[in-house]
Amino acid sequence: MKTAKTVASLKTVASLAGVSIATVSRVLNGDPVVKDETRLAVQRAIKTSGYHPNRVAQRLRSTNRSKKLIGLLIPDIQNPFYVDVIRGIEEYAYANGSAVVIGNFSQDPKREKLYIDILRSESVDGFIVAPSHGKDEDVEELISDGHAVVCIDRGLSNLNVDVVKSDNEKGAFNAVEHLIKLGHKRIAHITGDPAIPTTQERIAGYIAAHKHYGLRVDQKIIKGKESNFVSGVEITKQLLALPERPTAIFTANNLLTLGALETILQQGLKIPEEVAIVGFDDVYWATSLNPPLTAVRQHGFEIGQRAIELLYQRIQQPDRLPANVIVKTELMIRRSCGFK
Amino acid sequence: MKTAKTVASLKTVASLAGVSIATVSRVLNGDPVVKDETRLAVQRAIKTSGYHPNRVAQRLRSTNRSKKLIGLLIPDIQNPFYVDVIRGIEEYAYANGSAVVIGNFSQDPKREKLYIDILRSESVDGFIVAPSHGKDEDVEELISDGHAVVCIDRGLSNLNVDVVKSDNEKGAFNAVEHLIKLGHKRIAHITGDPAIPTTQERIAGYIAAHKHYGLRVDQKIIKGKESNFVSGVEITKQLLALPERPTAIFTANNLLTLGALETILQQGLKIPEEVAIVGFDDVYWATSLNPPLTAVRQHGFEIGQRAIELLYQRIQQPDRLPANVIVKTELMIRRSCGFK
DNA sequence: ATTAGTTGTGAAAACGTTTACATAAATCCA
DNA sequence: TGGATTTATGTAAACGTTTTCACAACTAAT
Repeated sequence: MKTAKTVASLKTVASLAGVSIATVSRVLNGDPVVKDETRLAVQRAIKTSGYHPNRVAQRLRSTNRSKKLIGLLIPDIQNPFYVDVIRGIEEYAYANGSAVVIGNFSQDPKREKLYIDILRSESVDGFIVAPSHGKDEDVEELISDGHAVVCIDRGLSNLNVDVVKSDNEKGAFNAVEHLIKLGHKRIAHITGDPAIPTTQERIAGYIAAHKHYGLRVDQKIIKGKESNFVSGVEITKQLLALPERPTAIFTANNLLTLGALETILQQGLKIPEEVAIVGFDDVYWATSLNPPLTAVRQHGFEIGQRAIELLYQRIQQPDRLPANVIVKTELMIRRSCGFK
Repeated sequence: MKTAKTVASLKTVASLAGVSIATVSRVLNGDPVVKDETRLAVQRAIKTSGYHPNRVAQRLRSTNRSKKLIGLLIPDIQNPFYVDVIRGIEEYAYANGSAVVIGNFSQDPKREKLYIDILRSESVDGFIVAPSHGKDEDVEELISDGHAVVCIDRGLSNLNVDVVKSDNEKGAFNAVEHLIKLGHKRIAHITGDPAIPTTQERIAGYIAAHKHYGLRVDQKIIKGKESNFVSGVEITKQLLALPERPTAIFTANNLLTLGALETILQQGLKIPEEVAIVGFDDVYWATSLNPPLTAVRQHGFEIGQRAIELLYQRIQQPDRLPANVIVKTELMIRRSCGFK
């Protein structure tokens, strides 16, 4: 009862059908050369033996890297944005019989490297990576070693590679524009980790909106250290303690938004009357917040889909020109910024 | 430039060090029998060749299933609870050089089956599964075929298997008790999908609390259909429309909580003065809600850790008695239920 | 009737490991 | 000194595939 059945292999099927393993393999791979009669016999044998191909052996043998295993390197699986991306990827993979190996490296380059090593030695057919920073040597090496790689969320500064990302600058612009049109003149920006390219792009959008509407940019209220909750809390405290308090805050990601939200509530300040807030990254619970949060929605699911589509293409034609896909963002206007 | 380097194999290293591949393999596996001198030579060759073991070949050859690849079947990766579980598993895997393949089957048994097939033919060394329902034949087959399996969140009704889960009944009891002690007499319960075992356990806790405090149980305000957002919205609407409106709602998971929250806010009802709410499943953004949400915290991270520990043990000793680990829950009292 | 071309199948190598077994060299004990 | 034992290494099979090559059995063409 507890003893593992030995699973059926090509050999099992072959002897059952009275043919060689080569023939069985041919049937499995739809080679038209086999006679109908033998094909039928083999198919019967496959059924009765309960044979399932061994993907490990296939991968070991085959140079014909056929999108069976995709490696995924995610900076932070707690971030709902990446969860959307994962879902997009996984949906496509499921439909194509691919499996996905996920490495969640928690923004830790050391961990990222270990996962790259593991995935590489698992002979994955391709990688989808959000590089930990713009100049990610491990990912660069991966590419120069000839692996199929698609970057999401962030590109690589000195390498031409397939990239799928949001239009961060435009997204930030829209958010700040919304605030400005609502009459806000003093708008703070809590940024993410300055080392991350997206952070820079969002800052650029923030500044562009100010310039476009002839508003002065005050560098003192553009602050940020890390892209996490505590950083959001800290900076918000500093901002709210300012003599000339901002009337609105634009936060650069959902963790920062959360930190800001909690701090504002703790200080008993009313949203949006006393402080308005708009966040980058929409989240599925934004509508259940009180008040519902106005936010820049990134289409994570679509980003994931584009990424794996590109990856499939790159696997098939390794020499095609790298594509740069920019996915639009969408400003979800709810009630945290006040009404005209 | 674009051509893939051929990667170093045992053979490369062997010829570089002037030994046989067997010796290289022995060095890699720490076999004490090799002479120090050769060991050094081999290690040097490994360095200079940039050799990395090929896990695919290892897995194909080795019967000594050494926890190198773990298959993970998750019902819903959007649910933060499972994300915590994944993190717990992944943390441990990372520390032990294991990789994790994730299949997110979105509560779809068909999809679950496909992933089981894939993972199986990837020869994963063990499975961690949250079965889609209590009588999950695919998982049962997996076990009876001799695979190492640990269940999380839900057990299997007619099979003895390692299980790690929360103390759902106690958790629900505590939540409802909290409400009762605050003076609530009419407490509704929005349940999850009745087919899922956890749903039943949480209902049991709800009823137990009522009995324990001598409160009448009104079956009409124990309702639920599915474990998702829309179901939460629907049932909340029905509940709030009742002539004798409940003063408090106990929701059975975080998606339902969200649906309830949004509905309550839309109807302009004050929390907790007009309706109190306590949810099963704490989420990291619960403190940023307005008011902060009182919730039953499941220790997802720990559940994940226990699960993979058990799995490692089972891989090593397939015949050990199955363990049943119940992880305590914790009631996070915040402000959504009112004050004494 | 011989040759040339088709068609279907099998034998065997290869992928990169691990490991049982064989063997050569070195050491031991009588 | 010679057989037995130990020590270090190499040889080769095996895991389950894919794929090249060879070959047998037909069919078609001369």
